[in-house]
Amino acid sequence: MSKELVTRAEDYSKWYNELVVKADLADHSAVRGCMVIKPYGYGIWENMQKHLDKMFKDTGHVNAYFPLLIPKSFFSKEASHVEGFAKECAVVTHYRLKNDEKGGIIVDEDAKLEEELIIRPTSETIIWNTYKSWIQSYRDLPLLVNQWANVVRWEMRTRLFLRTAEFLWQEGHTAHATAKEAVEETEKMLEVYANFTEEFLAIPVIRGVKTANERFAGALETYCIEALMQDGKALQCGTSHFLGQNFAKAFDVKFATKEGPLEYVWATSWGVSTRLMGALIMAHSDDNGLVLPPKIASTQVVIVPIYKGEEGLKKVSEVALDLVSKLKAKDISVKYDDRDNQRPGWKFAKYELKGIPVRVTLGERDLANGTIEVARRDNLSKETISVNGADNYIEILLNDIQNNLFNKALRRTSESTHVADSYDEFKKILSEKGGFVSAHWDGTTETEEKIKEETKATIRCIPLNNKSEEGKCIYSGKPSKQRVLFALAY
RNA sequence: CGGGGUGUAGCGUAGCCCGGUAUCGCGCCUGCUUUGGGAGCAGGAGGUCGUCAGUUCGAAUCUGGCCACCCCGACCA
Repeated sequence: MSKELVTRAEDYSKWYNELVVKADLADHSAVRGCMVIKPYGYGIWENMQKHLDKMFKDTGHVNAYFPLLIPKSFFSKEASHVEGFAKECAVVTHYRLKNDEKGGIIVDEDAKLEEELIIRPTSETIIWNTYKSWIQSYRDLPLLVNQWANVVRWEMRTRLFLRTAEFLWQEGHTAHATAKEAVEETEKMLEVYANFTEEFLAIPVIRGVKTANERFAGALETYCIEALMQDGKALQCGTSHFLGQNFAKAFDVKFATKEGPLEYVWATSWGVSTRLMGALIMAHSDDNGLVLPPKIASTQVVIVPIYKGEEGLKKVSEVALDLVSKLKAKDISVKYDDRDNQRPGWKFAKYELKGIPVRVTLGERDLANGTIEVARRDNLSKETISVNGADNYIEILLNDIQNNLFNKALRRTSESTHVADSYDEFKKILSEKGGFVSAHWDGTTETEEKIKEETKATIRCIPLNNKSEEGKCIYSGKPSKQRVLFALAY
């Protein structure tokens, strides 16, 4: 039925690329690696922001905004941080252009900056430089700040939403009096992310910690949530870092304790980005197009009228608009599409492509029977129900769709999680099935790197609350106390 | 950033090898008929052929630089 898309089975990657563009979520821009997020896609991002922002506020955080441009010297203050980001920083070197002889525009060499500026790839340095002046005593702590911003990382290979040179995100940066409290914050925010992703995006996630090798540049511990996409590849959906005193020391941020002496503060940072859009798309959508969970869809219900002539439309609209106002009263977002330049069949296909969770069809035949037709996007089923009480029915249906999508994704994830006890078995699972592979690992970076070289699989995380289990590393045969999750990843 | 591919109207394409200002479909505009799964007929508009330079009397076509996108690697949320 899909006239628009290649199927997932034919070419998963192409399916994703086409879907993003054809469902009107985003476009490539004129600038390499950068995207234009279109209104339909941005509406979904706004919903994500709205819910996350509330969750941040509910856990005591406040929003602020720090500058896009960061003095280059700030970067060199935390050694591993520079090392991690140096290779992908865009640098501002001049502050003025001028006309050349040919009528073109060139950089004015006389306007060279004394100190070059970096376009933020993340804001730890500028924020910790600022926190130095905000924090003097234990009474200033904890400091719980979040910012919604754009960042730039000069990526070699980009894909819409999954990896773009510029992306939107939020970054939380907190300061605490004790290591214990900072670790608790790190874990709390990971849980916020996990709850958000599961409840609103209907994507089940594995909560875990990263290996030393995969850790954020400058962190002592990186926590993450990992989700499995339909093609069996893993996608990191959010990270939360315990930064220890690394940034406090680099930027000399100390506080007077209750007892008097000065101590360095403890830090965390945590973020999710527009990459979540990629996760959302890949987790639920099918060969007909996007499938959106009702809780995150910008339009939850669309009503398509079917009629003959102007008089017909008027009669149908009367009933349709009544339903619209009833749904709105229940805080359900609904669109009545009475455009007469497109026919119903065209609209059906379009809204399927765009993933609207529920479609209501209302024709003159229904008027006579007092019914409407309700179609759900998640399983493409349709039924005819009485127009009386339709608003209640739809409210329940939206909930049902939300749950169904989560359960479907949960089932897929658990069915795609396999246990391997030997390297041969490990490789076989990766090449034949994909998904998460739970296996013993000796804990060394060398082994992790070797496995990555040979299979392209990386350790996605060491799951939290992992049960300890004696075993042998699938690669080196050395003793191991727990299994970790491997996967091919985005 | 290395290897391979692509770029012609809003979208998808023919033409390119063998130089002579561009084909078809969808979409768009107007009108009429239609409307329960991507409507039909009639008429119409829309292109400096990615971009810049070169070769030539003449370039979508040949040559080179650049830009963007896709695939495969190295790097990464």
